[in-house]
Amino acid sequence: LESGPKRSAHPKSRTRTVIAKVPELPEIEALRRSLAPELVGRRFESFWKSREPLRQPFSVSAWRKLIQGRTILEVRRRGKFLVLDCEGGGALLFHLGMSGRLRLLPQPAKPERHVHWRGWLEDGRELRLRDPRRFGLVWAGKAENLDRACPLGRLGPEPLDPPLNGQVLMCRAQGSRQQVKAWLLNGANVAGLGNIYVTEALHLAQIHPAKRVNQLTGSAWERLATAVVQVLEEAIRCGGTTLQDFQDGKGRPGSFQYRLLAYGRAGKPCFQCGAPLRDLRMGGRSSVYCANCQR
DNA sequence: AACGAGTCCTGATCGC
DNA sequence: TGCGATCAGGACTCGT
Repeated sequence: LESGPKRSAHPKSRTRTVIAKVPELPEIEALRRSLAPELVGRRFESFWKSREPLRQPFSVSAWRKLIQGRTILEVRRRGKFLVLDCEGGGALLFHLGMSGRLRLLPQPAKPERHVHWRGWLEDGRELRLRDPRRFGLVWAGKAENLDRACPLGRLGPEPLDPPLNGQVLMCRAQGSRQQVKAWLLNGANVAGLGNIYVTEALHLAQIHPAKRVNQLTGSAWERLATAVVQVLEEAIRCGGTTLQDFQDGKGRPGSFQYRLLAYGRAGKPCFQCGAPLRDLRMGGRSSVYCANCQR
């Protein structure tokens, strides 16, 4: 396994470390685990929002009616969404987009740039959403309306609960001729997969990212399902390191970036066969793969 | 109707 | 050293 800074192909260019910055399913799961014991049983007392819009408007009346003063019963995750279910049927939903960070801060908390939403618990602690790119969202409403009001309703099955199997994937891909990379990135097919994990899973499963889903065999689907589960579970274990940060407030990174086999390694040797990994541009996204191992 | 392209956004990094 | 161009990508909308 590789660790530490990575040197790019050009000898004179500066070294740089590849760090997975985008919050993905494992990071949201780690976040959920760290927040649940702190939030369950508590109530929000007040909130603040910035004037700059996020991906979806935040309803102040829904907040007052359904969230404010209501006991938080559960903190759950659906794909990359985090849901706080409140007593009385209200739900507070977060999505971190690409650059979102959600942290529970002690009082008083220091000001920062790009903070778009803050909610204060009765004890004064602050749940803070910081999101420079504003691809994220915070939404308040009835839990029963989540599916209609939010993209959550269009999500495919959770990859880990229960663990994906090849049969399920193959059935869901019926009638599609999409490239497997694009198909996996669509949350309507499988919830919560981003570019990093799709790249990794395809590499582990030894499947070419441009392969059409209607051309995948049953055993390829099985390998793919197993690989998705494996890479997510390993990342959750690594994300457990990040979990500590939310509690002690020190910004240590997770460790999964050191376990990447393909993502961010274009031009470097495949760990399996030694051939240089290639970078294929698909729909503006990079897809690193091994031309030798992934067919 | 499925699929691919374009869109939003800012910070980090790149090349000149 | 400074500055503009490019890249990153989740999930939407839109056109074909």
